[in-house]
Amino acid sequence: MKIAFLGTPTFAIPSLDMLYQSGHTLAVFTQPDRPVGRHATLTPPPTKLYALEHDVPVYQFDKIRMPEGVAALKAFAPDLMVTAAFGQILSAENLSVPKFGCINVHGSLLPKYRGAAPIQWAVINGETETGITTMMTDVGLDTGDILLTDRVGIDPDETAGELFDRLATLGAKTLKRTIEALEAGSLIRMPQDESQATKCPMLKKEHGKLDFSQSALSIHNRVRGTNPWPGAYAMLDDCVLKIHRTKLTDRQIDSEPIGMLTGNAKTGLFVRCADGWLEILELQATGGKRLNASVYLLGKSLEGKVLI
RNA sequence: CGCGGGGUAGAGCAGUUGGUAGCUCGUCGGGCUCAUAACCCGGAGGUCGUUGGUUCAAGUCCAUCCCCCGCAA
Repeated sequence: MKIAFLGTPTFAIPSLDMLYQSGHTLAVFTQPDRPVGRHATLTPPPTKLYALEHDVPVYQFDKIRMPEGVAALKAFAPDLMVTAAFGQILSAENLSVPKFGCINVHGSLLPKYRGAAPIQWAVINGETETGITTMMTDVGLDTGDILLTDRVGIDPDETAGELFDRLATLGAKTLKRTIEALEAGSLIRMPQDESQATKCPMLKKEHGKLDFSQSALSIHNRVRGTNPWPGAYAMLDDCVLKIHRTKLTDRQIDSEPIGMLTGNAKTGLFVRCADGWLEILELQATGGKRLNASVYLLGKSLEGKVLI
C-alpha cells in the first residue's frame, strides 16, 4: 500500500520501521528541524533521520494544513495516512486525501487520556494499566473511532521514559494488526464513549515542580511520570535541585516540617512528604551531574534542609 | 558570541583576607570480631582543566581558550 507517514519523535520510529519492513511505499511527513540543546543546534526529528537512512522521501511543514502541505500530500497520493505522535492538527482536507483515511497510533486506552502526553500523565496519575489504541483520525483531538486496542500494565516504579519505549514498540504491533485487518476488510470501527473521555494537557516544565504537601505516593508518581522529561525538581537554597528517581519507604514520620531532608551517605536521603518519607535515590544539583543521592552526600550534607 | 553554575587524589566535595592542599567514600596493609557492607590503626594516590600574566609567593587575583551542567529557546 502507499502510505503517508506523519510522525515526529522516537515514539513513531518503531511504527515507521514496521511499515518500511512490511514493504509499503512510504513518504514521511514531519515537523521542521528544531533548535536543540544549549547551542540551539538545528536538529532533524528522528523520523526524518530514519527516512533519510532508508531512502524514504521526507517532507517538512510548519503546518501541513496549509496549501503547500495539502499539495504535497495530494502529489504523493497515498492510499492511507498513518500518524504517530505527529504534533500537528490535521484538517478535513488533509484527511480527505487518502481513500482509506487516516489511522492514528495513540499511547493510551482511549477515550482516556486524549491529548499530547498520555503516557506521562498515566504514570503521574498512578494508573496501573494503559495501552495503545489505533483509531480513525478525525478533525477532533483524538476523538475518532477506535479500531484496535492493546493493554499493558504499568510497573509501580516504572518511569514514563521506560513505558514510552514499551508503548512505542507495542504501537508498531498494534498498527501492524490494524493495517492487516484493513487490507483484509475486517476492520471494525467503534465510536468512543464520550462519557468516559478525559483529556491530558501537553507536559510543561512546571509540571515537574514537586509539592511536598502531597502524599509520598503522588510525589513518587510525579517523579517517574516526568522522567526523563521535563524532569522533577524542587528548590533548595534558591537553587534548583532535580530529583530523578525516588523510592517509597515505611520510615516513620513525626512532626518534621514538610519538605525537610534527612539522612546521610550510608542511610540514604529522605524527604518529608505529607504522609511519610520518600527516599531520593538519584538527584542533580545546580551545576552538577546526576548522581546517586548517597554519592552526593559523600561531599555535602543536606540534613535538616528544607525543599520548597 | 542569550543568562547562570562548575572544572582540586578513583568518586563526591572543602579550601576563610594569596604563603607549595584537606574531608567523606573507595582502595592497599594491619587489628578487632563467629562474622561483616560495622568498628579501630596505618599507607598509597593530586604538575589544583589549558595557556599566559601580576607577585618574594597563586588552587586562591587578572586574561585567554577547552570541557561539563542548569535555565532560556
